[in-house]
Amino acid sequence: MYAQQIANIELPTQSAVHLDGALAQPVSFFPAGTEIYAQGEKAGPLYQVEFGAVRVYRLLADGRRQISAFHMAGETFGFEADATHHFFAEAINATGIRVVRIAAVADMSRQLLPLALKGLIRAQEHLLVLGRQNAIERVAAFLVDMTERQGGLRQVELPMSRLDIGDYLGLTIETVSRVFTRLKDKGVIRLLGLRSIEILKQDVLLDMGE
Amino acid sequence: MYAQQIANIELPTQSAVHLDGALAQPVSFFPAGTEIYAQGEKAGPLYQVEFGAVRVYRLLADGRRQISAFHMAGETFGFEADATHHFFAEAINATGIRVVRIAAVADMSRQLLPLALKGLIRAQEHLLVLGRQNAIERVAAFLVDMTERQGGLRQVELPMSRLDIGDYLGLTIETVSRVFTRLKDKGVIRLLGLRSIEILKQDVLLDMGE
DNA sequence: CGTTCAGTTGAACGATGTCAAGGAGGGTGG
DNA sequence: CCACCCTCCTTGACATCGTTCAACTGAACG
Repeated sequence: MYAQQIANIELPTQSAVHLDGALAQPVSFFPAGTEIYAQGEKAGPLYQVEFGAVRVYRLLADGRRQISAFHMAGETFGFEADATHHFFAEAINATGIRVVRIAAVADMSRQLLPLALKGLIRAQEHLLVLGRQNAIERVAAFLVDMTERQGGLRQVELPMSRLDIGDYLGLTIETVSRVFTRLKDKGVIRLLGLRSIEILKQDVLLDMGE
Repeated sequence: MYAQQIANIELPTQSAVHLDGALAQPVSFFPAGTEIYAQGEKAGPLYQVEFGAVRVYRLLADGRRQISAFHMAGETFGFEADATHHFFAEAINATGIRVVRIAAVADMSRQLLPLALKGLIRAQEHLLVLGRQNAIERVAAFLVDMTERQGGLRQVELPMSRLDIGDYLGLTIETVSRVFTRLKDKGVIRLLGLRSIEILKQDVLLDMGE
């Protein structure tokens, strides 16, 4: 429904492996919308985003989708508590992924723990957004997060669609769109393109998102 | 506002320390409503629940509260990505906590990683509940979770108030109450006491909580 | 036996979802 | 290079669910 199954191509690469002790791996290329792993599949390796963006999500039986996290260049994902994936992961757009096959995760736990903890904190903070913030606060928090992850520039590039944003923030696509319009009308942001946003009033955005 | 600052009493104890390599610690007693740690405090030790129950939460400036997790006997909490607590932790009712002071967290990462990953999965699954489920589904998911954590018995003891449940599920206390009534009227549950529930139709509850 | 606090219930409101139509941008083929 | 198409996005009207505000109930405790 959301994923396309397309064989991915391995690219030669020269960039360094970040995890010591792991098997060095080339970068795999995933076209937009392709599946990286699926719920129920056997887990094991970790995944490092070289370029592009990834969405990690779960589905309810009736098709409702919750994106639990977006992963951008430099980030590592794919952690599981047992040997099975509990989520789906897909490339949002053309994405390069380094698959890190780890001989024994336990042996590398020293390096892995900080990454897992970062993911934990992120997820718990997102719980506050989903549980207690209204639509405009959610979008503001999202935009603040995206700007921070892009180095705090005034201009933000959103790699994902409105649908993805909605499924991440627990909103419908229509509500996301209306909030964008409201922020635009208030002069808080300016839409340079559909997926390119300029922050005009960072302070306002900051204390909207809490 | 939510926490009372009451000095806690150390209890002698004979039960085993679960984490090898950590300093053995006695069990501290926290009366109902007392703070275990606060947001902004220096983090470091981990906490193991011996008996009782704990809520971990964040607050918004205007007092809105999101409980990110409940911790029951046997569970470990207090993980942080950096040296600072990003959340508050309080005893829900009379609770025994073993404070595990770890010389170097990195040295114990082999044991810690599985615990952190379990917390991560739990948080991510809760995101689905908060982002995409309606009131009755949220309460159903909560009840299923509580029964599973109490060994799958038909009778569930809820250590927390309706307010806590609401703040965990992103609902108001009134909505939680109304959903309980609806489940009771449907014959899915029976209220033995305010905080004691009998599950009459586990199957119905299960596929409500999806 | 009264007081208090947690929980329940009701009525009205409001935010967000749903359904439907219209618009804009990007890609493709003529 | 233009026209068309398809997808994504926006906007509007209305429905719905959950919140808010308020009153009431009941259990626990002195």
